[in-house]
Parts: sequence; structure tokens; C-alpha cells
Amino acid sequence: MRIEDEIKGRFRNEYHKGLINLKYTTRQLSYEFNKSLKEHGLAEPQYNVLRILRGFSYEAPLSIGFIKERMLDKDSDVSRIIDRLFEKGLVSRIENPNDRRQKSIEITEKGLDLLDKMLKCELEVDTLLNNLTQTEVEDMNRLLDKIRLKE
Amino acid sequence: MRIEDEIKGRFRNEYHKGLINLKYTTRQLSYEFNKSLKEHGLAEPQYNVLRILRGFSYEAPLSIGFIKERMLDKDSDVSRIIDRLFEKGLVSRIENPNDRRQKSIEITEKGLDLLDKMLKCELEVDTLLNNLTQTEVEDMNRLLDKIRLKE
DNA sequence: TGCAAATATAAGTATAAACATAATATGTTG
DNA sequence: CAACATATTATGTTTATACTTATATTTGCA
Repeated sequence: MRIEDEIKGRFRNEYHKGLINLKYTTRQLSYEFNKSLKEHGLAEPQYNVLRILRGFSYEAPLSIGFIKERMLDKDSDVSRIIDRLFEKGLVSRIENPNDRRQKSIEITEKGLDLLDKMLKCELEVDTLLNNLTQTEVEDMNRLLDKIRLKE
Repeated sequence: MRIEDEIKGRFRNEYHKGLINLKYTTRQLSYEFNKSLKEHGLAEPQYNVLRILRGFSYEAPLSIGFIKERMLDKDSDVSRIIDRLFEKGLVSRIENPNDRRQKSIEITEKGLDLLDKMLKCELEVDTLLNNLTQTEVEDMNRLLDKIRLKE
């Protein structure tokens, strides 16, 4: 559907439309992905933390700060996201004896098992943009990178 | 900065990168815009509701449902967003005598004054994508529309 | 007419972002 | 070593999304 119809609005110009289109499309993609995650009882940031913990398990245990640097959202409240994962038994959390300010976080067996069961989610990620050809995705990435360029 | 460096991650392929790039770029644009809104004490959904109320004032008063249909986020909790605007005196809310299930919402003088003072925010919207040329924005809109096509 | 279904909104719960502040641990410097 | 700055994490508050359930009202139909 045309974005104008989907939000029953109108745009001042192509730039205005671009901004709304970015937000609207991103939200729709997240919505579809979240439905799959919910089936496994996870919210998206929780899933992202688990994937970081698994991805860097050769450097485990990780600190909260290390995880935070790798989150999409730099303001992520990793402390409380870890709280929820800890309560579900998906991660362990102990005080780092070398620096007692830090916590040492590791993914548990249960956490790894859950990620294994969620392989479908991972594959889905690569299909959400399937309407675009390889060249088109490359074009889009080039445009998005350009949007973020400073000065 | 390259998106790979910004989130200190790696991507399986261009599609995977595209998805992350969309989320990351959209979040960054929102972040910048929200800073301006905060100066006026509004969160983004509150600002959007006010703009809808002003934009359709010739059809005023509007129902909650009418507003919801025009929100970017279709699951917006417009009832409670209106609560907050009402407490700030920016909108009025009365029971619709023709259909007492509905509420009649209107923007107040105070609300209109606030929007007037926020003209800078409105102009900023059109500059957030200024790194792109007109043709590039059009390309991006075409790509985003294509992402959302069903089958 | 009477009653079930549909509609409009509100309210409850869990999760998270955004922001501020606090608490504790560590590093540095005089 | 004391005083101060900095680092790391936790906590508190407000706002919002996502989802569920409740309530009041209207509508449609047997």
C-alpha cells in the first residue's frame, strides 16, 4: 500500500515522506520479527543480548559495558535486560573478582539451547528484505550510510 | 562511521546488514528529532497527536479512533497519550453526545500556541535527510515501498 | 422488543527507551 | 595515605509499545 494511504496522511515533500517511510517500514519489519521472538518468550533486546553473549563466548565472561557497546541501541538498559534473562535462567551473573564494580555475564546451557531452537528466527532475519534484489539492498545500504554521514 | 564499526558487529550478508542498517539509521534520526521535542516537553507520539489534531481541525472534534488511524504506530495507546496532553492543558476531551462510547478531542489554544512555537521542529524534519539528493530520496522511498509489498 | 455481536475506549501488565541520580570500586595525584 | 576524579553498575521516574481484559454503548437481527 502507498505510505500516504497507510497512515492516511500527506507529505510536504519527498524528504518528509522519506522520514516517515523509514520509520514506518522499520516498525513493520520489527513487528513481524517480534512475533517470532514472542513465541519463545523473548523481547528483541533480550534476544540481541543472548546473541552477543553467544557470539563472543570465546571472550566470556562479558561485562555489562562490553555488551552495551554492541547493542543496536547505545542507551540500552543492559542491567535490567540481564535481570530478566537471569530470572529465566538464560544467563549467569557473578561479580568479577578482578574488578568488583563489574559483573561477569555468561550465557547458560539453557540459553544456548533456546538460541538453537530459535534458528528459524535467525533465518527469518535474512528473508525480511526479500522483496529487494541483491543490488537493491546494496543501494539501500549505501543510501542509509550516506544519511548518517556527518557534515 | 561504517555500521559494522558503530555496533562493533559483523554481518552474514547484505540483507542482514540492511535490516540492522534500517533500524540503526531510523533510531539515530529519531534521537536527533526527539532532542528538539524534549525542549518543549513533548514526546514524539504526543507531538504527532497534536499535529493530527491541528491538521484535521476543520473536522474537529476528533475521536480517539480517528486519531489512532493516522498514527504511525497503529498500536498506539492514544487513550493514554491524550491523558497526558489533557493534563498539560493542550487538548480538551468531552463525551460525544451523539455516541457516548466516543470521546470528542480538540486541540486547545494553548496546544496551538505550543505548535506555533515549535515551528523549528517542523522545519528540522525536512533537513534530517539533507545528506541525500532529491533523486536519492526518491530512490530510497521506492526501495522502502518495495520492501513492504505483499507477495 | 430483546438480546447477542460489534464498537469505542479504558485499564492492567510486562517490557523497554530515555534520562537522571546514586552507590560502589578503582585510579590518580599531591 | 587522603582527597578527588573516573568507571561500572544499579535504581528511580516518565513515557511508550504490545498485548490482554474489562466496561459501556450502540447496532443488527431473530
